[in-house]
Order: sequence, then C-alpha cells, then structure tokens
Amino acid sequence: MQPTEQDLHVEIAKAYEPQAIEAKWVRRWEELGVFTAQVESAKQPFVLACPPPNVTGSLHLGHAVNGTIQDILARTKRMQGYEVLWQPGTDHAGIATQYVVEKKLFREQGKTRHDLGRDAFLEKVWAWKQESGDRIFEQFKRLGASLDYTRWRFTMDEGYSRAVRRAFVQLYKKGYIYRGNRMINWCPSCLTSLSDLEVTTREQDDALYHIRYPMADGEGALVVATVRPETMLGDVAVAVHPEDDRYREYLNRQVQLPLTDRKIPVVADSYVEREFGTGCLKITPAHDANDFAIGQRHGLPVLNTLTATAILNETTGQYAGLTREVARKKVVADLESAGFLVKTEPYTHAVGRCSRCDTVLEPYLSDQWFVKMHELATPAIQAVESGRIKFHPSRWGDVYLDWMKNIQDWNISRQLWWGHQIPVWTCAAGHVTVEQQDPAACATCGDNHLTQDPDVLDTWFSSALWTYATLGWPDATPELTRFHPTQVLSTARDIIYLWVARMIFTSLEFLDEIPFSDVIIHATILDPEGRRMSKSKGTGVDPLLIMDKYGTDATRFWLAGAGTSSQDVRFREEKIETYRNFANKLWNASRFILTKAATKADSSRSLPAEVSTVSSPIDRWILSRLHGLIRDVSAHIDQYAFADAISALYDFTWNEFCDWYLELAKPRLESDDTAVRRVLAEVMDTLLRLLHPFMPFITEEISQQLVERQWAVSSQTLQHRPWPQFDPAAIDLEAEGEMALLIGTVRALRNMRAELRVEPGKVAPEVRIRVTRDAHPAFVRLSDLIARLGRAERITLLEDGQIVETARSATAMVGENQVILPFDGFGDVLEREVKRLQKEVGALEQEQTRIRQQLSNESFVSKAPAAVVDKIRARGSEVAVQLETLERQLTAWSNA
RNA sequence: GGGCGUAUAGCUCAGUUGGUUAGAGCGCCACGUUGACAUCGUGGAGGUCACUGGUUCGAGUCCAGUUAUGCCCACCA
Repeated sequence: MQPTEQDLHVEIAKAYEPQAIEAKWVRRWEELGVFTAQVESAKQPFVLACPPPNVTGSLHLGHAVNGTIQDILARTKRMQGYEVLWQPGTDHAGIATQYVVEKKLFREQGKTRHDLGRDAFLEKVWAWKQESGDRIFEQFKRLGASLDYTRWRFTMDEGYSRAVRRAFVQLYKKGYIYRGNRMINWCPSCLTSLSDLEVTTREQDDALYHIRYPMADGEGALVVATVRPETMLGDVAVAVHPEDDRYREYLNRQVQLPLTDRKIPVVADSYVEREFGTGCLKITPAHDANDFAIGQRHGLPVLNTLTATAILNETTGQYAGLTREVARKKVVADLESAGFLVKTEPYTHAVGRCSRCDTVLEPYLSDQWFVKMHELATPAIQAVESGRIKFHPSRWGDVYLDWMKNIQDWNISRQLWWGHQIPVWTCAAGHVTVEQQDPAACATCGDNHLTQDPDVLDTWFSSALWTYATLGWPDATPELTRFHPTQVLSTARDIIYLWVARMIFTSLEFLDEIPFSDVIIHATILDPEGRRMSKSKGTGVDPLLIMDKYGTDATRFWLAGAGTSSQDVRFREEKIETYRNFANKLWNASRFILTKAATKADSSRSLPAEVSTVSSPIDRWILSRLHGLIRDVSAHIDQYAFADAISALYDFTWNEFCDWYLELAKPRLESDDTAVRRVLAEVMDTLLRLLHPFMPFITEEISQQLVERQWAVSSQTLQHRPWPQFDPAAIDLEAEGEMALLIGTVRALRNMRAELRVEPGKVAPEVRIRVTRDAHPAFVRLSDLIARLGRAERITLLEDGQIVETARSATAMVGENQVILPFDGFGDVLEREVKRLQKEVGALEQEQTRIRQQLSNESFVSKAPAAVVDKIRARGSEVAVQLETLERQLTAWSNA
C-alpha cells in the first residue's frame, strides 16, 4: 500500500535532537548484530585491533579520537564489502590498577595490601575489575563504535593467560629471557622496578653542593660536586679524569670520607668530565647507574645505604631511619658545621619519576628478569624499513626505527601482585623450572617443593601479544587463521615504544608474520591553551559530556578531523558547535525534502536517478559535484586523511547542495517535476552513505525516514548498503561551467544590491545582461533562475557588442558578461555606485599592471610552461574587457 | 647534548609535486521573519604567509641560517 500524502505529513522535529535517536540506534545495531564478524564469511577480511583501555579506565578524549578513527574505517570497509572485525578488549594494566585499588583500600579501610595478603588483595582487585570492567565499553557503544562486542577479551582471561605463558616459555627456552642483577629504576612508593619507558623525567631546581674531601694523609683535599649529598655515605671512591693534570698527584691516594670513619681511594676514569663542576666525581655504585659501571671497572665494593622505601639503612650510623629528604638536610648541615661544605650553587637538572605515582625514583640494584632485545629487534626493524609496515604520518616510522636500533634489554619483572605471575619455579636445591603448565616437581631433581617467582610480568608483556592472543593463539583457531595479520592499528604516539614496537617484534617471533600493515598515529588533543590535558590539573575534557551537549555525531565529526590532523589540535567547544550546526543543517535539508518533495508525485519514487537520463544542466551539475565528492571522500579515507574528507563533505552539503541546489529546486517543487525529485533523492541518499562512517546516528535516522517514504532503497541499516561508486561519466565540466555563470551572476546582483543599499524586499523590474556569443545559450536557459535568485522580474539578454544605454544603472562583470541593474525604484544610489565602480576599477588596474609586467618579462614567457602563460594571457584579456566596460561606465557617470 | 614538529586573517587552522586574485570556521561590520534551517540567510572588512639570505622566469611552498615555541630521546655528577 502506498502511503498517502497525509501519512507522509509526519511531524519532524525542527532542530535535530540527538539523545533519543542515538540511544535508539545503539540498541538497534546491537539487536541486529551488525558489528559481529563472521569467521565463515567469504568476504575479504578487514581487521582492526582496538588498543585495549585499562579495565579501570573511563572514556577520555584520546579514546574518543581513536575510537572514531577506527570506527570510520570499520564502517566504511563494511559498506565496501569487507568482513570487518574490530576487536575489543581491556588491559589489566598491572601497576595502574593495583595502584588504584591500593589507594581505595587505604582510603576505605586504612589497610595496605600487605595487611590483606596476596590472595585476599587479588580478590579485591578482581572485584574492582568486575565493577568497572565493562563501563568503558558501554561508553564506546555510546560513541557508536562498531566493535564486535561479542568477542571482547581481557588480558588476564583464561585463554589470554595461556598465551602469555606460552610467550614467556618460548622466549626463555630460546635464551631471550634471563635473570640479571642490574641497576634498574625503583619506585620507593610502588615498591617495584620499572622499565625505562615507565620513567618520566622532569626538570627541577635543586642545589649543587661542593664538598671538600680531605686527603687521608692530611696533604690537601679534593672537592666534589653533587646534587645528592646524602649519598656520600655510600661513596666508595672519588674519580678524576686520567689526563687531568690538576689531580695527577692525588691518584692512588686515599681521601678521608667526611662524616664517616672510612678511607676511600682516588681512581682515574675517563668517564669523568673535566669541565663539569670541579672535575672530581664521587662514586656511589649502589645509587647511581654510572657510578655502578665505574665501580665495576675498578673492582670497587657496592655499599647500599637505602632501604626499598628510600630510608637510610643501618650502614649510615646516625642517619639510619631518616628519609632521603631529611637525611639530605642533616648531612648538609653536618658538613657545613664541620667545615666541609665549600659552596652551594643553584642547579637545574632532570629527575626521573614514577610515571604512575610521580615519586622520585631510585636507581636500585636488584635481581630482575630481562628480555634480550638485540636479536628480536632485527626483523622488527626490517619489517618497517622494507615498507611491509607503514606508519601514518610516515615520520613516526623513523621514530620507531631510532628506538629499535638503539634498543636496550627490557626489564619485564614487576614486584606487584596484580598481573601474570612469572612462570618460573625454584626447588630447594635452587634448580629452575620453566613450564607452560604449573609443574608438580623440579625438572632437574624431581623435588616437589617448588616456589613460584613472586613477581609478575610487565603489563606490556601481555599486551604485546594483543593482535593474535585475542584471536586464540597459541591455538590454531579459525579466527587466527582468518583474521591475522590485521590491517590497521590506530593509536597514540606515546605508546609507539611501549606497545606498537613490542607487538611487532613478538608477532614476528611467534607467528613469523607482521601484526598489522598500517599504523595510524593520531594527533594529541590539547587544551585550549595548547597544553597537554591532565586529569590532575583538571584540564581534562569528558567526551561524554560533550556528546550529551552537542550530539555524538557532531563530536565525532570534529574528532575525526582533529585526530588525523598532521599536528596536535587544541580542543575548543566552539569547534564542536560548528559541527552541531552542520548536523542540524543536514537534518533540516532532509526535513525539507521529506516534507516538500516527498509528499508529491508518487511517480518520482522510481528511484534513483540515472545520470544518463538527467538533462537539466543544474541537475547534471549537482550530480557531477556529487561524484567528485564520492571520488574525493573515498580517496581521502583510503589515505586516512579524514580531515580532508570531512571538509569535502561539509562544503558540498552546505555550500553546494543546501545553498544552491535546494534553493534552485524550490520553484521546481511547486510543479510535478519528477527529475528534481529523483535527483534530490539520489543526492540525499548518496550523501547519507558517504557521511555515515563519520556521523552514524543522524545518517541512519534520516535514511530510515527516506526508506519509510520509499525514497531510498530499503535496508535495515546503512551498514548494509554499499559504499557509493564513483562514475566518471557523471563528471560534467560543461554543466559546472554553466553553474559557475549562474552563481557568478546571482552573486553580482546581490553584491550590487547590498552595496547600493537596495531594500531586500524590492524586486527589480528588469535586469539586463550583455552576454558573449559563447555564453548566450547558457544564459537563455538560466534566465528564470537568475531572475528568481537575483530578485528581478525580467531578464533581458543583450547581444555582445550591442550598444546599451547604461545610464542610471549599476554594472558588474561576470567573466566578460556585463550584468546591468537599472536603478528604477531604488532611489538615489548614484554616488554609491560610482564609489563601487572606482573600487572595482582600482583592483582591476592593479591586476592588469601585474599581468602586463608578467607578460613583458621575456624569460617568463619563454621559460614558464605554455599552460601557465596561456592562463595569464586569457586572464589578461578578460581583465581588459572588464576594465574597458567599467571605465566606460564611469565616464558615462562623470558626463552625466 | 641529539632528534622530530610548528610559526599563514583578531582566534583556531587548511594550503597537494613551486605557477601569480593565499582559503575555511569562529569572531567582527551592515542588512534580513520570500515557512528546510536564527544551530539560519545575504553582502562586506580583515593577511608585506616569523625573520634574513639564497635557488628560480616565478617562493607561503625548495635550500641555508636566525628567532620563538612544542614534543621525544639521552648516563655530565
């Protein structure tokens, strides 16, 4: 049954109201299972692994940017006929989660994890994970993210844990994992070691203390400079440069270490910079990585003066029990009163801090597990150098390579409880057993009293397996076969080393294939002042609030453009407002079409319009522009240049479709004109499909309304519709040229009316246009439209060369055509017209001078490409005609 | 100390392989209720493209240097 006109006259909200519509489509998509990837499908796969957010996390702008970027790809590829898997999941985020739960425990119960014990504490963490674990995916759903939620994985779920075990054991058995007693970064607050990547360095103002160390034999003294005077209690030597003449005589003698009864040697080491400070370096092997190395070279002892919590230990005598901060003050005071403090000068230097809790780290000597990186890095370097993996923008590939080529061994053990416990067992005899399954007995001696290493693995060790562990590895699952390697990975640049690099080398090691072929590094969103957003400073922006306020589509439209910008972008609400307005524009355009066009002439419903059957130049123009848009948007998406796609979509929709085509369609809709209805339906339907990956909600809603009125092909969702195909035959430069004449003429008339201050409501009885021979047929076709949009009752076309009485009228040039607007009924506007003409003539004269200079420059004419010279010549003759006409007009005025 | 970015309209940003009238949004000024949209429409003003030098017939675009600014890496206490 065909809907009647009354059925069609449904109320459509005057402004786009996103909330209810978004909620409806989130539900609907889920019910229909639109995002579920089919392993069995015959389609070519397109796979994105979503960077797993922390279980405890909630959606921030970074997630929103990245989610939008990936969703655009996922939705586009679905429409393009791919079997899309966008893999979701969360990361257990060892240190971050443990830190949050410990804080909560202390706040609520005043207890530490040690009060509870390992098992009870882990129960707490699991409970917390249960509580907040899927909140972020509810938020992703609101964003419209078309993740396959049925395949959600967690880095500590059962299968994933097996993958982690398998990875560790394989690396261990191949000799890539070793235990070493080395200087690592220690957080005295989190009480764990950290990898170099988990250290943030920040400059701070301190003092550089110059301390006199008297020679043990009483003859002279050396002065050392340090920012950490309290560490002198652990000094075991003073080093000078071997070729430093100032100190030659001190070598191989001893100094009496102040505040202690110890005598320590003076050694020579070329590490010492002669120019820095006094050229004498105190050596504290237990508390400085360089000093440790120097100590090794000279066979010096290691004297640890700190506890794990950075409190001075019993070796420091009277200072034992003090924190490092208090000890520093006391040591300085004692040195000063004993006369050892030579001077103190202000000093700015970089200090390493825990990236989690911001505590100043201690270099700390301890037993840790490491991954030997050099050999593993080699194929990972090759994969990027050969172009098998491409970074976008490409400069991040160089950043990756720099790091990979200077790779250091990776400290993977953490003294935490939350995470994958290291699968290494030791028996009473000290034999080590490393197995995937928990062993019952020692592999060497059969002893069945085994102790598992209490440490857990670095969180990044497990997330490094993300692209394939989520698909079932180490089992050869159908998913793994079908969906790996993945295609695109999109992420923030601050985890290129932590995560991207490690996924690459583990995938090459375990599967002998790359994990993905393209890496998109998206831009960072900064606050309005250009600073990094930070939760603690309160400069963070909650994307959910923005979505509530402006609609998710508007937010996504901005995010997609911002995220693929080549530089970082500042967040500003006004920018989202622009796209909120855009969504509203689109909404109203469709409202207009649905209420005005779709209510008449049922015959128009045999849609869509075939390009070849369209005859009106205006219709051919919009279809030509539409196909240009299809071509450009498709290309931009292929190149991940979403910002370009967005501006093309925005400009077409607003400036070409709404401002011109819809306006031109209005008079035609008064009649039963079927062509205009077909074209409107075709453009609208195509536009909605092009916009859909960027603005899924509003496009889905409008599209369904079109379907209800049988104005678009029926389908459950736009995801089931094909991506628009570019048709080169639709490109019609002639129609575009004709439209340029129309737009130019209408603008010229509007400009004259505005500048002459003609009342907007006043219709000119006549507008005369003196047209060139070439343009004549076009103007004949366009006259009615020009009259309507240019507010004239009648258009009279004059032949080129025809002498015209131009008095009492305003003149503007459109190319070489003269648009003449008689003053009839406009009042006294002569003076304004003269001013207008003078301004125009002035500008044209300037341009003409420039062009003449150009063309009289022989080397330009002979060396520049002919096309460029021709273009300037053509413009030159156009300018000449325009000038001549306008000047004649001016003369006529001055004679009048 | 090394590396990578960025400097274009009052603000936030585009400007493809160098081609001659440098664009957009916001803001600003003037006008506007022809029923899709005031979250709108029409017209307008506004830029010696950070600076200096070079290459070229021609430079916002390429090269060198300078200044400012941001980020990353790094073991000078």
